[in-house]
Amino acid sequence: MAKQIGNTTRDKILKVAAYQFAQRGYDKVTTREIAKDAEINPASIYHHFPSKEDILDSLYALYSLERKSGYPDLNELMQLAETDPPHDVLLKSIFSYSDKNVEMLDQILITAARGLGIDPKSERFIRENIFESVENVLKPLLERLIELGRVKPLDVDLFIKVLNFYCFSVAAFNKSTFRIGFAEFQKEMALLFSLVEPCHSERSEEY
Amino acid sequence: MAKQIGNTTRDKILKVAAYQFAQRGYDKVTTREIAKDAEINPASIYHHFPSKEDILDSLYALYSLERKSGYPDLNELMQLAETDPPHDVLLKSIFSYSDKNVEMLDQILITAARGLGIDPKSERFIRENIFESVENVLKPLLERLIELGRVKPLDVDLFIKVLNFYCFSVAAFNKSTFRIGFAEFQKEMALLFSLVEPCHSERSEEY
DNA sequence: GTCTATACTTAGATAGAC
DNA sequence: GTCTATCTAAGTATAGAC
Repeated sequence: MAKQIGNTTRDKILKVAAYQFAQRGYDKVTTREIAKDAEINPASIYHHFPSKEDILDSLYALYSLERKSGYPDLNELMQLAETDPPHDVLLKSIFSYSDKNVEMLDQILITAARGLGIDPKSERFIRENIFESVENVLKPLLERLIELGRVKPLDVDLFIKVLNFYCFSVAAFNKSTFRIGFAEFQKEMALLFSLVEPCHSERSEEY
Repeated sequence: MAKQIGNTTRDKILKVAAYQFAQRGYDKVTTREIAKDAEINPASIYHHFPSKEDILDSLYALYSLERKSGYPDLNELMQLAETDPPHDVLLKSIFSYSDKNVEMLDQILITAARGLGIDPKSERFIRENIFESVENVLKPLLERLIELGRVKPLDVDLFIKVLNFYCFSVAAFNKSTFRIGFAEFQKEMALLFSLVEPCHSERSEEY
């Protein structure tokens, strides 16, 4: 389990900032407002962070750190790929946070999403934490399943890209009026995974 | 064909603003910068627009207007649904701009995407211009194809949602380092459309 | 480590001449 | 309809006492 966000002033600032940034956007949130919600003096922020931007940087760093705790174990999945129903293995490969900071991590992700095409840091953040982390697990897994003849061949890169784009939207819409719940997310993921067809000898579950 | 963006001062302001907003974000762009690129005095902006926010509103209005010219004709598609290969009809249903303002319309869309979860106007814009416009065409089309027994039954709403989420990402990433070209977009759309299975008697094309 | 006070800068917007 | 000049507000950040 990754480090929990504590009750130090620094952590309180991060917590409030994550919330505010997701709620109203990095640019619109002022250091004064962060200070107010964190119940400290505006000047005190600068004891803990050299600049407003550094708060965002720290949030990104925090996310990367915390998130690692939620990674599925690739070796374990590769083992399961040998024996378990392909769709079961695929569903297990979906990332989920493993700790209690889910809310905050979602907020950070949303903030990063808005930096697309503007801020290189946000873009790198999305690449590393969304795209690459899905690809790192799913690509070897799918390639192995195909190699084993357990699922029909398909364009793995293309499939992963579509999946990633879909997942990105789900994350980006998370605090908007388009928000979808976990049940719907699972149904939609199942629909996408149905693009991966088990070979005839495997057929058991149906989506 | 919708009205082209002309060379009036007002249009020049809109053009420059659309570019700047997409490039660096609405909040980061100043009225002074818009004025500079539009080669007018900063104060002159306020002769044409009551406020900076109104420039954005006008861009959204402009998009909605221009976009209508790119809508595929539903009646025509419904006719084709009776006879043409299902996948051909579906691909024809994909929206494309019909005029020369593509670049600018893309920029407006990107700007709106960043307002998700922040700005109700941007959110309404996305709903009306992306989600609803796809749904309005695709839903009756798919339902008809199923009714005709030309494609296998599927959860139309779920499918459209996935498609919409994917398309949104494509649009949102358009000016980022994750940008995908039209060829790849078509391949990925074809992959998604392969979720719509023609009935056996129909099989001809393969994805 | 937190505060008061404030410097410095930049932003959106307006008044009014031409 | 465009300009010069300027107002006013708000934002990031710092100096320095406690």
